[in-house]
Amino acid sequence: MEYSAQTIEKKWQEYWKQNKSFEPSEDFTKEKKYILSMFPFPSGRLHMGHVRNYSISDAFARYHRQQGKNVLHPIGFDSFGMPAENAAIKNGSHPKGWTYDNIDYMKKEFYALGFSFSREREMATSDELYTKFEQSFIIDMFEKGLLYRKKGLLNWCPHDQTVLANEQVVEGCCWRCDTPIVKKDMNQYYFKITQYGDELLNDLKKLEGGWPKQVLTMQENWIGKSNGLAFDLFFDEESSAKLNNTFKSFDVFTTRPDTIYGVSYTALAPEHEIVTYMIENSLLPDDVISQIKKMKTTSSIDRQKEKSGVPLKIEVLHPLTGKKIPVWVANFVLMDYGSGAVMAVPAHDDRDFDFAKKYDLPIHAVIKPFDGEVSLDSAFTEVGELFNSGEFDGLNSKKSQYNIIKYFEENNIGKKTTNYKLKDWGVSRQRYWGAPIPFVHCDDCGLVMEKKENLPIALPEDVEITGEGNPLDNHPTWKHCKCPACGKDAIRETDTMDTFVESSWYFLRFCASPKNWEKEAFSQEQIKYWMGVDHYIGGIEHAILHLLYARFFTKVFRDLGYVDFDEPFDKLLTQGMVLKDGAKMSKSKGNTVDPDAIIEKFGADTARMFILFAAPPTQELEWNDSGVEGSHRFIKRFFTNSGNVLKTDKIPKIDHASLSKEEKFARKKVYEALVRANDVYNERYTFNTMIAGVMEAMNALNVQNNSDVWSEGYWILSSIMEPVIPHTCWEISSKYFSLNNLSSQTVIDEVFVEDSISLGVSINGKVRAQIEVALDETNENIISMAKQSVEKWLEDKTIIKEIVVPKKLVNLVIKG
RNA sequence: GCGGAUGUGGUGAAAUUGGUAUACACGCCAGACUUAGGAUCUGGUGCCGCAAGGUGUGGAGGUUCAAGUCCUCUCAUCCGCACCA
Repeated sequence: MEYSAQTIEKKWQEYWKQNKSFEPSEDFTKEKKYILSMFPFPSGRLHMGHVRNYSISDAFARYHRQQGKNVLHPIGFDSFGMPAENAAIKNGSHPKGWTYDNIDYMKKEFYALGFSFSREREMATSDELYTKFEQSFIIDMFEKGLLYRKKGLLNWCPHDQTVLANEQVVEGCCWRCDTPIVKKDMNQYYFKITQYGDELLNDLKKLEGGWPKQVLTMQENWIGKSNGLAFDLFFDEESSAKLNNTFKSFDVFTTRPDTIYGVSYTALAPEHEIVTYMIENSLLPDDVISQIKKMKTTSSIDRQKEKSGVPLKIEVLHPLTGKKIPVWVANFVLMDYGSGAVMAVPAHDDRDFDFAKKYDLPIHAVIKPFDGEVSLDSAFTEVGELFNSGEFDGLNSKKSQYNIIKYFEENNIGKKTTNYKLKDWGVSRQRYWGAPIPFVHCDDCGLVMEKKENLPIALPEDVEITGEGNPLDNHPTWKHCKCPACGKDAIRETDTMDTFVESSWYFLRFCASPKNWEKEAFSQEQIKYWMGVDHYIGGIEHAILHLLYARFFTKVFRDLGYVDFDEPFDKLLTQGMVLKDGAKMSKSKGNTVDPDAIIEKFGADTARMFILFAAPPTQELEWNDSGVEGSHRFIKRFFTNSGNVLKTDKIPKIDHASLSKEEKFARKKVYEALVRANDVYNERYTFNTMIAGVMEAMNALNVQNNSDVWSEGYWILSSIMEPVIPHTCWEISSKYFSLNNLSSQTVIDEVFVEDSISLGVSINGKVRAQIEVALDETNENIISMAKQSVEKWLEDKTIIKEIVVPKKLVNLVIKG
């Protein structure tokens, strides 16, 4: 009974393929489970993070299939994106060829790991069929006003030569290549995600319990809702005249209306329209202009290093006191938050304080601690009592916010306002390997949508990818077309879509029956049946980007009438990273472990088992070579020991009372493992403890030799372990149980009934002895037995309290 | 700075409601088999101690008959966001 992973694994992989074992049924009366892992980018080879991701989802999928559920466990590839183009530039390959070659290779790796994906539903988002429906949705969204084009200040990555969404800027750098981004004024398409800001925020409540808290918080912070007061600051006559009466006022937003009387200057973003006007009309000295220009071109990280500013030598009037307040330009004021202008209260804001100190601006305190005086050594940012604040003097600063907003509203000089950090999602990219945006620029008609019957607008294959400029724009003929509205010569849009658009609806596409793939994206009936995703598994790195966009698309699709629910993913499991030597596996660190090598040396089952056993799925996983060998050893033992099993078609009936102590114990351990397995697959997801339970049961089986107990044990254990080490379990099951045991198992209660119980006896909480008592022993007897067992501890002491915790322990409290 | 986590043997980690801390595995030690072992099997293994015993879940307090678990304070590490007005 030699265990040969290679032979067994090949055999069953072929069997599953031939028998189409993992295709979901189209019988929509059955109970369903939709198990989904975040689909991979076809980078070329699987890494251990992938193996972990799909080992988890495969365990869920196989378990629920055993339970008789109709399981959808699909796989696809998020196949558009920059790396394909970068590879093209580097190797002279074509992005398409590179991508599809990689997909073929990675599929082989997936099936060599025994993952139970639906093969019929495999797809890639760069497939023209996928592009076709995506473009159709884009047109729907444009018609609904949810997609628009405008000129704006954008995040530009000088290395990748493309625009990035705010979500793709990480610490001021490109999320892919780490190049500091710069702001650039360009035309760009936007999704109106801000229209859904409130709903995206409020619906996070619906996800509580199903999603990790951390992800919910990250999304909440990203949306960044804050309530406050917005009002206009009016220029005095002199300043207004200086601005040629072009501007009378500008708008500011504050979350601290209670500090209104402390305003001592105001600051505009360098990109603010008033600043731009003053520069363009030479209303500022040259050195001031050059300082502002410098601020504008500084990357956002450098801009954070030190506060700087210049005075514009104009003034506004305080809305309540009418006093004159100087207007500055400051580098810390962001054009894309609020209105790009702030009122500054140095006495009660750290940032305003620093700036005021640096430029020697006045500091007016208006809030003091309840029990003392305010000091001007630093900003006082806590709640306190208002003073120097006119009719609001004496109020609690926190509570006064309501009164002050009310005053502004009643006097029509400002209003309560909500602001969001969330910005509209900029989706156009100046790159080749993406879905073309289906619009046409016509001299007469302007921006025109393509007709749906002309979709897909496919990419031309004969392109030169040089890394300079946009290949679609450089292509000699592709962009020339006829206007869909008037028929005249027109120019096709050469921007392509952000790849996050594809991943925002792929989970819906998987619901579609492949036989209808040509004619529809998905049907209402299919969506209704399969959605929402019961278990969604992926990395935490998508906490904001993909998971926010997918939620947004779901809500848009609902409003377009395609789906009838609000949230796509019922339960989200964010797996931890795979580490080696304490660091994330990466090529640059040279600490990667190649899945193919592990499969070749130990087999797929060993790789899967180690990954699920070494740590709970949400935690980081430290790769450990001897740990892998340990898992391999277990599988070998599990396989070899199956020689003790008798062939049977159904689970043996066993007379429990007639068994020896060891046999009873083995049965108990087996059924304990079953109870734990059900709990793990349904509630806890801690596969490591489930596997430990199976190991304990194996150890217990090993010290007895009743073949019925062996058979029953294996009937159950190979069923529990099938989601983890499927090849080995199918081999054992087909050999002894005709594959009948790979199904839901029933827990028998009698194996848990014990003749006697072992209780710990503790004195003042410290365990001193063990006693065996009958199941129905009276407390009185238990206490007297307990006292006997710890006699020597009781000499010269008085027992002041006796506690019996049923089935656990006895605690004697003594004194003296 | 704000937010979220995590601290348990030499290592990865268990302990579902406060109730016998360290399950399971790795490693290590000893033994068996063996020409050999980086194979397999058996036994041992928190720390101090010959032992009796003491001590032990980052640290300091507290509640309780009983605390890894609850409360207060504190330290460390990791992750996310960050001049957001």
